[in-house]
Amino acid sequence: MIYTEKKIEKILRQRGCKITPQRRAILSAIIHSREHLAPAAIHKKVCQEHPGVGLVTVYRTLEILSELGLICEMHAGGNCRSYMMRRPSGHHHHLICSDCGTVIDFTDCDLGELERRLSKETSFKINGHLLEFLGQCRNCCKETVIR
Amino acid sequence: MIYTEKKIEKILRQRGCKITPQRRAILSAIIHSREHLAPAAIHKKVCQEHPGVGLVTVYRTLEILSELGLICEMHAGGNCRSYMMRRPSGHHHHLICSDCGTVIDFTDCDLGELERRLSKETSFKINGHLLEFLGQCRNCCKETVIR
DNA sequence: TGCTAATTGAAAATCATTTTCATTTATTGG
DNA sequence: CCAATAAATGAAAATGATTTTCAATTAGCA
Repeated sequence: MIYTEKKIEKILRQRGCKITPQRRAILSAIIHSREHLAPAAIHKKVCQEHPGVGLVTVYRTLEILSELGLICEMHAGGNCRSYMMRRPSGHHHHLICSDCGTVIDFTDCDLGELERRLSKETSFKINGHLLEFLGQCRNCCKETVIR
Repeated sequence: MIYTEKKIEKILRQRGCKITPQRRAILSAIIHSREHLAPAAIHKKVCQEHPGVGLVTVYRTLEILSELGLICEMHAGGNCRSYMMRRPSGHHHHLICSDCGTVIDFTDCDLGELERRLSKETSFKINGHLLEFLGQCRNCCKETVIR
């Protein structure tokens, strides 16, 4: 686990956010779960320890954490989204220009749901994945147009 | 384009569905678009040519098409899902067992939204992608446990 | 400690989606 | 071509998730 509660609180403070008991509780619930959780599920977890925390507050906190890139949001089947802590060291992916070879890294791939589904359908124990996008970078696009 | 209107209508008939003008219109709207479209967007498109078609009918038709695997559903940012024709020849991906080398193919990867975002953020023109999951197949899982 | 802007919870509002139900229609067999 | 009927339709209501509003509370700084 990369981000500790302390570190996250520091980041929140730097952004001008206040550290309230509600936010601590929400943060803790997310940090101590390895799964993607829907807002309602997070709310339920939080309420077990801290009854009275409003679902609205959960939504608001998730929005801030997501904005700061501390948690990642994913949209799965059904209607609702879910969130989990981002694991910075986890993995990253590439966007590669097939003309000039430029490589850009990105980290958020939102493949959790697909992974889970594949795992279920195939009985595979999935350890990781490789994802690469191929295309033309801005410069190479221009050149193609000009010619 | 792999599925023509005619082919799809045949598939629908085989499943016991009636071919109504509304369904034709909805199908046509999806077939002639290359983008992922949200139900509301599809409804709007349909209404340009065939005013009076209900949004409910759009939802119902999408459900059937999705069930039959003719269109693929994806969940993107915001609240809503979007759909586009499935392109069977488009691409497929692999799930690979890193112990015995077994490879399982799958086709639906739901990367459209990520692709669009990356493209926007990086000004890349994205042509394709490669996606591979790595793990252990059912058999190799068992062996690991036994040892 | 007191001030102030940020935060909170409740309720209402919004938005996407689903359900209900009475009416209409595509298809099938005569 | 016509009648029978199961499927499909649209309008309205219901549902469920998410967002907004607003008055009351509170964290964190001076």
